[in-house]
Amino acid sequence: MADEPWEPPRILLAVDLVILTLRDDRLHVLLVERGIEPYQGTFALPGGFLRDEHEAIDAAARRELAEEAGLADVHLEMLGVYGEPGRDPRGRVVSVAYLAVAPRLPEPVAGTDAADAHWIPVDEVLSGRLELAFDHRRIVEDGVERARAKLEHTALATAFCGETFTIAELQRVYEAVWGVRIDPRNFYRKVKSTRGFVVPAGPMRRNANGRPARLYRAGPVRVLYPPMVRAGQAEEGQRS
Amino acid sequence: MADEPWEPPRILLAVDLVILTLRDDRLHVLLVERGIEPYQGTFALPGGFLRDEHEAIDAAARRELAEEAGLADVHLEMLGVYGEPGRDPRGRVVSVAYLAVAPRLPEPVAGTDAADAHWIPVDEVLSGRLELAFDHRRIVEDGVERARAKLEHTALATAFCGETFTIAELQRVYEAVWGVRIDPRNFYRKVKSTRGFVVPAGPMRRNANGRPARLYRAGPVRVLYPPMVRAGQAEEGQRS
DNA sequence: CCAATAGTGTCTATCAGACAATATCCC
DNA sequence: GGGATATTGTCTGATAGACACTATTGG
Repeated sequence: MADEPWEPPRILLAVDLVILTLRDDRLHVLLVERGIEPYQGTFALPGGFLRDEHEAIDAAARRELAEEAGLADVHLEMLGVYGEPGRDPRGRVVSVAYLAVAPRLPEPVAGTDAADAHWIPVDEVLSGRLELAFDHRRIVEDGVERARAKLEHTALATAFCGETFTIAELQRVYEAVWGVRIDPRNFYRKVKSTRGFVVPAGPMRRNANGRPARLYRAGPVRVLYPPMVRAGQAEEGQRS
Repeated sequence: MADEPWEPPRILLAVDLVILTLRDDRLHVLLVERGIEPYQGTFALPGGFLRDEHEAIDAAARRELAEEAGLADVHLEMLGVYGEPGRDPRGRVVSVAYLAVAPRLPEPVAGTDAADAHWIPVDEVLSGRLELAFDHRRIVEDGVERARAKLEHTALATAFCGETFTIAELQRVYEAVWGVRIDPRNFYRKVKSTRGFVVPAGPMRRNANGRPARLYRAGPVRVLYPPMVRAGQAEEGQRS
């Protein structure tokens, strides 16, 4: 009510990255072992503060993605804001979390700034077997849940695959992220009947065993219609 | 590369609110006419800076909701972060946007701190007929889109209704937010077959004309299964 | 009775899920 | 051929959308 010259508080802004990929048909997240306090020696999400006053937030996210993971040109979207007072012992830090989805990578991130980066199965984090710094476990949970949800009605699954991929590879993405088994024949028909999801690309891919598979690349469509429904959420016992 | 004592930049953190409601079967958003520069006299979203270093971000959102709209106990969820350098001429301001959904209100927000608040049809904003301050038009677009999407697979629609409501009222929510017409008979069957969406409440509601309607209240379920699908996104001309 | 809104029943094209059958590779 | 994977086809139960019909009010 008074007219004192009030000044709004200034806070520190950070970005944190939930980078997901598939390795061995399991969903993994990129974590770095912290080299400094606080939480020294603990695993944490890659990230960092804004470089300066004029850096855009998503530019900072892309910069960290390159610096800490050596990645560029991957799917990147904002996940949310995590700014509880007390989440960082160094002071009031508000973190903007991003979700990144990368295709299978050649190797566990070598030769980058952060040689302490490791791909960790998300189960290790979600189950609580692996402790993370700050509120990063919560952020990983939110990121995985976002990925699961977006698989249903967007073409996000193609971001887990390389430039070209087979329908079976796409299916393994859904199976790994959702943690379910899918009938390959129905999946095949479903994907191909969702127009714009995938488009034919080039020749075949030979397998160790079995018939070669056609290759596809991501189609023009971002929103899937009809969506890829994740079954089994219905409570049992529907009766008339 | 040098080891200068680098200090991360400190920025100003604001919250902005996209408050939606239904009036006259049309979707409206709450806007305030700015009393000070910049953008004096222009409509803007209600919002403001963090009060102090220790205020949680969602607490700030609830505070602004009360101060500027006189609202409490409404649906509130984070929408996103808007922090482009240059979006605010006063300096580097990062804004956390929230989406709020309120039931039909008694009157156009009277007696509150911000008597300059008005309910504006979202069409006025989305069509560009009404100019908004900062990047607030973009934020409104994102908020409306979020609401449209969440109507499909969550019980968000009930947040537009009062404590109790009829199926027809719920239908008008879907029609107004999606901008479509829905067959009342199919809608009725759909809502009642989605278990946990609504539960019977109390007696009937008499209408000016016609048979009285049963009253319902929001059910325990937040995620709808099966979802309320928004039809017509399919490209026409499905051919085998 | 009439107008208007609430609620139920029915029909049909479509679709998801189960699963048989065929195709094409490597050995 | 045999093992393995890819792709197509078929069947069936559930469902969305169209729409006829009944129910219950006020006037």
